[in-house]
Amino acid sequence: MAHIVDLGKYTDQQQQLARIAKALGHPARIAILELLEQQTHCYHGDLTADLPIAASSVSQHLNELKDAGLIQGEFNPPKVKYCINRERWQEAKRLFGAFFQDLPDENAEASCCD
Amino acid sequence: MAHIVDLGKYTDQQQQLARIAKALGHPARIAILELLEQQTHCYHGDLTADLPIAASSVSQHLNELKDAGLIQGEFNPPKVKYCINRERWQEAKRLFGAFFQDLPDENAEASCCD
DNA sequence: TATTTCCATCGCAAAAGTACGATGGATGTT
DNA sequence: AACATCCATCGTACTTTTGCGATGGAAATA
Repeated sequence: MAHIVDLGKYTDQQQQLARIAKALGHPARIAILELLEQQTHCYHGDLTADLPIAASSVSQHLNELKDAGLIQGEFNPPKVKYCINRERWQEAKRLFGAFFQDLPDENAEASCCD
Repeated sequence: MAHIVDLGKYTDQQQQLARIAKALGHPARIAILELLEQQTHCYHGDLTADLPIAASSVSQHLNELKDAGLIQGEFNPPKVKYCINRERWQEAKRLFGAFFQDLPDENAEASCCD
């Protein structure tokens, strides 16, 4: 009961953003995405070779990125080729951009909780 | 030994980004930051009133946001006034902006792992 | 001083995350 | 067919996260 946050208690945007942020919340997954972004590493083996974790751990991280929709895998026998999901990537970019918009002026009047 | 990722295995940027993303990886914390961003809710009580979780849970989330550097608290007896850490906010904006830069063209030659 | 308000922390329980080695299936090679 | 390669999944162990109620301390009020 603890962590499957009851749907409806937060907005879709909040849940979307949190979902993506959570997927980005580990340096290995950041590193994987950066490698995929450069399009120089697209295979599990390539990624494993450049990451300081075991192959099975890489698989797990790839799965989490896939579950969050940020990447997709295409079977390219005998390997699986991973790519960034461009649509989702743009969506993530948009969500974070909107979230990190400029704050109201620090010295605005009525700035807080009067 | 499990989760304190050995320093040095990932770049500072990767660790910074993952640290912030992790803090954003829960809808309650997104909601808290949005409320602080609007500067209409700055106190623990205000936040708790608008969130679907218990007061002690709000405190925990506030602590995590503070640990990640995204917010700061200022003692304003008998309450604590929370504000977004503007420096850190800009830093986060920059990091995510750089990360979500436009991808190379999908159909670029030599796109991947030849 | 006694009482109330505010909220941080503690202690608990349940769930999820992280990492690894081992297993096994699918594909390609000999 | 026998073997090797690639990698997803399983099983395990440990840590972290999440959430809550309860406790307690600090500040304002009576």
